[in-house]
Amino acid sequence: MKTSPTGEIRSKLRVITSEHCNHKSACEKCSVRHIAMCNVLDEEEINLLDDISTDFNRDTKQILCAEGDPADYLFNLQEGTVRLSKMLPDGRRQITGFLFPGDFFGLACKDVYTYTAEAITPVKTCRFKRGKITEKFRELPKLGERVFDMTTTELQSAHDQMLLLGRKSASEKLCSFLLYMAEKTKLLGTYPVNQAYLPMSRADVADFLGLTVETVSRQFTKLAQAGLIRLEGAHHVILTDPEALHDIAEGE
Amino acid sequence: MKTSPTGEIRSKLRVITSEHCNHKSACEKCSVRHIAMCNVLDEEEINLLDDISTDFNRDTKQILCAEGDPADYLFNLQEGTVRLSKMLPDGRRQITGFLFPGDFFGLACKDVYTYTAEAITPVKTCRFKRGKITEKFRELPKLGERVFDMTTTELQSAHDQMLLLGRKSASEKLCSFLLYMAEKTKLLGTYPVNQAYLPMSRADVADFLGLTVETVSRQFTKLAQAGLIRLEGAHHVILTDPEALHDIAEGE
DNA sequence: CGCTTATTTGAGAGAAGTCAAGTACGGTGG
DNA sequence: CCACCGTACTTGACTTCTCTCAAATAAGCG
Repeated sequence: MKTSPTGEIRSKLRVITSEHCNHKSACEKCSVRHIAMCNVLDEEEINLLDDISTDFNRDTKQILCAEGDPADYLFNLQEGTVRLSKMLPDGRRQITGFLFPGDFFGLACKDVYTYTAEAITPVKTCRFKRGKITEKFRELPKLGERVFDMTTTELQSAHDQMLLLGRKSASEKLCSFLLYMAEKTKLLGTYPVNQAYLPMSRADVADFLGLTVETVSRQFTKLAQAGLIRLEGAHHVILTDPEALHDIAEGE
Repeated sequence: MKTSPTGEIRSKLRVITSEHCNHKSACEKCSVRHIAMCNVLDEEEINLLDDISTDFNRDTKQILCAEGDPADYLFNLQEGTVRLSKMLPDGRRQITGFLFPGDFFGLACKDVYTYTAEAITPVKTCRFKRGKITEKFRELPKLGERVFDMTTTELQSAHDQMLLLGRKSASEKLCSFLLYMAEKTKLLGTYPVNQAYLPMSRADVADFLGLTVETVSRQFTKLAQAGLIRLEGAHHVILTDPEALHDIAEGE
């Protein structure tokens, strides 16, 4: 493992611990430029992981892994945004999640991937042979626990999404989504608070929320007209009244 | 740990491994009467777990844990059926899953439960103090791995449910549900194949599928009239044409 | 057996979908 | 640098699926 002139740990692996990065202000240690693992592992342990990982970078619209392919790799996303999706035979699509730097994917699979992962911006990932990384979980229980932790967190947010998909109206769905994306944008550290950067298309938003493109677009317009948001182009939203958005999101 | 006259392992813990119990015919070793852990642990290890677990049995409609309560326990369901649900402030409810013997719950939480677990039949569970069981995961890595495995499986089925909720029509949803329940019924071993025992109410089915009671009821009627199912009372369905149900469920 | 609760059925309303057209955006090449 | 093209996004008109409200029927329980 190399150490940069500034003493920064340089590693292919990127893990953002929730304790460390989910606080209000921008997190210096976890900023996009700091490609390193926070908290859980020491340098030597990260070194061990670097040995079994390889860089895997892709451009916008490229597929990282496809539903049905042999699930050989576990991925760690370092930079960019990825969408996970599932399809019905007739082409209807559900996006089950968007991934951001620090996220893992490729784990919740047996033999084959049960979803498709695509880059919606240029992405940098590192990937591990699944056999090798599960070995490491044994050697480095802290890593295994951390990944387990992230999996249960993901399961929780999947439950939230089920509530959204099954029971929320179109406007409630969009408000929930905007608040979610504002959180994610905050972690990037490159935008003022209460702003959301939306790298994905309206079609992606629709397929994430269980709506059509047209309905999503209409809801954007409605929120803007009501003065709750301001659209700076299609991919940048200013949340002018986050409290109101929150109330709508929770159906209050 | 006690051993019964027949030499059967008697333990409070019940774990059904997928390798063992997801096959076609009824599984002798995992039948409801065999309250024991298959495969993963030996007797001594199960003994260790029994020491830190306590029986926790409840009647129909009782709450096992409530959204927002301190998440002190991890539960293992031995007998009966449990529903997990989340609510919006105005009372809209989403059931995120039904649990059957062998399932764990109470894990995917940090400090407080993020869902409510209720008995929809009389249930027998054993529960563990979360602190103590996570300790055991360290002592018995096989157990930790097994629970991790179950969590990733649950995450996968949460993704399937997101596809259902976001993209399937009412009839596709109900067909998917009937096939799912037929699978679960098969594991009970007390019904012929292609039958589904539905312990939950129509309202529960509706809240699981993101529909209303009325729509669920109408879809049942429609499937019965089309000759794809036969209703033996509201809680027992015979799947007379499983292939057709499957085609509808997948939107083909 | 009568009461309560669950389920089914019907009629009408509404939220989101579909189809279609127009506008804005982004990249490419002249 | 600007014009052009293709794609993405928005807007409009209309349809439809599911929901809502209401009532009837069936099932479960003391």
